[in-house]
Amino acid sequence: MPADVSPLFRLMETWGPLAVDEKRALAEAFDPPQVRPADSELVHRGSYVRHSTLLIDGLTIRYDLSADGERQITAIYVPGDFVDLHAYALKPVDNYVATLTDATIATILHERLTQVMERYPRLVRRLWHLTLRDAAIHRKWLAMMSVKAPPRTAHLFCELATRLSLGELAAAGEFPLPVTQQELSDALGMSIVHTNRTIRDLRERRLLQWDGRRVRILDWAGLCDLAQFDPAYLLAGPD
Amino acid sequence: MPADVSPLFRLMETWGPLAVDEKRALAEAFDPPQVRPADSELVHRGSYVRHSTLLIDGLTIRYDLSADGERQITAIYVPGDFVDLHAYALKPVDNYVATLTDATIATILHERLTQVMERYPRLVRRLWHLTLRDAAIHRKWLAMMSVKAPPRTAHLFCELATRLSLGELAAAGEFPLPVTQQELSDALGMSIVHTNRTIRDLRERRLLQWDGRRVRILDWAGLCDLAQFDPAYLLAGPD
DNA sequence: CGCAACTTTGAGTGAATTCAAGTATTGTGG
DNA sequence: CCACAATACTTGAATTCACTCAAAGTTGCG
Repeated sequence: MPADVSPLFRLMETWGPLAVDEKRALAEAFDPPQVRPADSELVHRGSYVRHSTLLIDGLTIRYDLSADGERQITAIYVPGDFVDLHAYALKPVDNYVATLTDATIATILHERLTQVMERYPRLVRRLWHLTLRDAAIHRKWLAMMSVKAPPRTAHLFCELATRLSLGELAAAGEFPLPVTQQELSDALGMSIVHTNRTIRDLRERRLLQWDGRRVRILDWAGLCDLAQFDPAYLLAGPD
Repeated sequence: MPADVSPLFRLMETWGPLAVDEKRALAEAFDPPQVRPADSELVHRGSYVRHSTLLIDGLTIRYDLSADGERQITAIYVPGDFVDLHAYALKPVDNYVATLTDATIATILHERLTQVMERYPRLVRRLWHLTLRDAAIHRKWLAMMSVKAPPRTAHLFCELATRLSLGELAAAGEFPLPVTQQELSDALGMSIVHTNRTIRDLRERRLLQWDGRRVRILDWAGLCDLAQFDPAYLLAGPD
């Protein structure tokens, strides 16, 4: 049984529809889906992987470890994201990938991906577009690193809400985020203490609630205003 | 006369040689090269551009402006870099692009790029690889944002030296960097005062010298050690 | 030569960190 | 189902890294 890669197609088709045979060929190139528990390492820094990973359900992260053991999360992936296309061009891989929650993934061998791309060259452009979007997200994170903690934190919630809503996983200003404050801190590049206080600040401003499992956005306009959030960087242009 | 796009090919061919006709077709798709003075805006945030820009000589940057007017530079481009391939997939463009120094650029219309890609599909993969590498650089910058000022600053010098040396613009531990401390500060996400003191610190440790025009690296091993620099993220894997 | 832009240094301030202690929650074995 | 351990969260207090403010040098250029 081929993996259910529909979350990927939903994202890829934001640039316009794909042909049926393109989608079938790509879907069939994936290995059967696997379920991984939270906190499983999927890719080790420095390893030579011969496959890439599609996230179907759950959350995964990419991170770097600094010399003193600090972890900086450089990306949070949501269902539909191709987690390490990077490995296709850059070997050995330059950082770690792990599940953040229980997750369903499907891997694809690079040689099979190459075959599909050679047969359906238009897919390459779409995969490239995914990478362009990932890069835009990285740039936005970079830009947010130099603003203060409340807008930085608010921005991450805005981004996740928007990205999850593309896969219809966020609705009515509510979405699952079953992660620890430590993990959120590593993504925001702040200490856990400061993250805790910043979350409290957002709660006291009645912008959102988060109990460690689900986020409830109480005031989307207010949150966007604080974060200076503009979703343009997440949206596709014409192909 | 077609533009001299050889710096681009030098970078693209780190993943293996390109065919002669692929290179010719791509080279001929560019508009004639233009010279732009330092501090010229090439792309305005929110605009809809119909071309991308190849940097042939000089330095350019990509940056975001925050609400309070602070500038965060999210990328520094060196000769051979394709500056805003992003615009190809994401419109309107999500941030600004400007020259940092006097620069020679060549633009390419997206429609012409599309034509070349359809005729030579293998080029798409190479362009994609460039974007994967750009994303890897962004991730490394992100990771460095959470380390202290001296290693962060040292890392930027290591990265630039390595990237410039691929184009043979850095040799014998020396390369041009005719930028202001304010510009460097915006890239590092630090205040100009702190950047100034950090540069002095690096000089006093006898790791490097920089007079605002050229960087002279005095102790490459020491600099890499301070920065915990590992060039793996800049290097191509097998295609 | 004199203005303008940039660099450098000092001093005070503040945002975020570390250290530390205590509370709440979750999971597990008896 | 409870007791207990382990993990996660919360808050206070002291510290520090980096920032802002301010002013003095320096350099480049018309």
